[in-house]
Amino acid sequence: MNSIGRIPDATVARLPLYLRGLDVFPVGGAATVSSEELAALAGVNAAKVRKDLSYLGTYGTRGVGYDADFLRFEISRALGVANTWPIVVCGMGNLGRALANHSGFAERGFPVVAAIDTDPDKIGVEIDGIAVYGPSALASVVAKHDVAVGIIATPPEAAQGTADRLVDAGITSIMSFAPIVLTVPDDVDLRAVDLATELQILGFHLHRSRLVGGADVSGDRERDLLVGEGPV
Amino acid sequence: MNSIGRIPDATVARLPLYLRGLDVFPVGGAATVSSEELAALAGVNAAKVRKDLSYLGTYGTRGVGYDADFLRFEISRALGVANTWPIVVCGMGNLGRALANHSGFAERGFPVVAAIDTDPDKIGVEIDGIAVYGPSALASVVAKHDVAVGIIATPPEAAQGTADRLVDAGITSIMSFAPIVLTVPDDVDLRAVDLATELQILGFHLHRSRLVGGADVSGDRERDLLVGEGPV
DNA sequence: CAATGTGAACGGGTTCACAGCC
DNA sequence: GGCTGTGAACCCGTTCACATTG
Repeated sequence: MNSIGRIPDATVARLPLYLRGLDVFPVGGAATVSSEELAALAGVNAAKVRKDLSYLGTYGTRGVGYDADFLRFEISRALGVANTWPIVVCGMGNLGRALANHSGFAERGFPVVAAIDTDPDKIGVEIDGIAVYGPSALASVVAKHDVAVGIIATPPEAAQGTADRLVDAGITSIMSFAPIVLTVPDDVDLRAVDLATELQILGFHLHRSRLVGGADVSGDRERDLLVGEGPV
Repeated sequence: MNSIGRIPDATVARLPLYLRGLDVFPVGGAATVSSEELAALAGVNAAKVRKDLSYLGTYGTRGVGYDADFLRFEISRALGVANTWPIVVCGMGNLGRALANHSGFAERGFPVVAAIDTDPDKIGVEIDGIAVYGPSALASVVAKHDVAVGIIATPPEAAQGTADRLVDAGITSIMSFAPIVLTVPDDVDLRAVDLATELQILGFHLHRSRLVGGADVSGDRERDLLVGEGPV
């Protein structure tokens, strides 16, 4: 019984997973789904599903479950996925090109409408159907295509400058893949994804589990460590 | 104090950020760094830095700070980055190719040693210097190169099958970019990154701020996440 | 004196368990 | 009977504040 309230960040982060899980039900199929089923589809547990959905409203039927179509509609509404948010990709290196072509973005309402790069050989041409502009064109590109989100896929050295330019152009949502800390104004929403960092977290567990066999994890049972040859 | 106990997951996830932040200090430079400085370099706050580092041991000097080199060494040791963990990339589409070429991986101790794809035109050739094999060769590739981590960058339909094959080949650390829930044995460490989901989280805030935006009451710039669009 | 190291307070998120309703 | 909706308990991580130490 909740029409207006605050949605916890942790819940917001899971809503897209629920929406994704609902993809298995055909639109208009009049299917019902229990919290247990949806939990499996989203990779969480049932209690979390019920709690999360309760923040949006009372959309289930006790003893039955949730109507898949209705739930999809309500989650979509909460997330605002009815809108499409045009993206500009900054930096057309390996990663930038892959992101610009990523079909999953457009499918979820985030079409890539333009790209930015500093390489004179790329500026003015189309790469995989995406027009590439120079940095100075950013503001006009944003205005022309009503860009809502900027993706930073530049080398680390160029990332802060790119962020600054995006902010100047009026962008308030940025997703960065650069492995450095970016500084942006408070009203700008910044999400940072560092792929190497993610791998290192995996590496921690890997490292720990390979030590098993020795007594404990007190730091002595290590193989020799190569100092000084460190990263970067 | 010093004896290493269990390190909280949240702390583990930040250790790579500290390591990354320490990159600004030249190796062997004998620099000292305060929790305040390191916090800025890693994008967190000072209390968190001190608490996190205290889980590793007492490596600082009161009134002075931390020795950058020593700290780098100790964090590296805790993370196990002295080792290198060879990677196999499964799925050489846009994203897979970008990941296979991502220089940041090798720099951080995760060299991509091979790739897997089902496309007969790709099997047997090298793409950007990475040898591409068919799925049936996975086990031998893993054994030959001592592969420790598998990256799944296949289409969603092929992701579960790929995960199964990686597990069969003895891989216990998997990073998946496929937008579905994968099922793996308990002893397998799985990290899922869904780029479209990340964007949708950004989209939520965008959507919220555009709804509330404009009708700005007093100077309070609070981010309230409101559900529903008000009365009717 | 300056900055670490750390108990203690705090707060958000997860889980429990059961009342409420179909 | 079955499943949702939700207060309450619980757990974990964050923040505070200060005693401690070079």
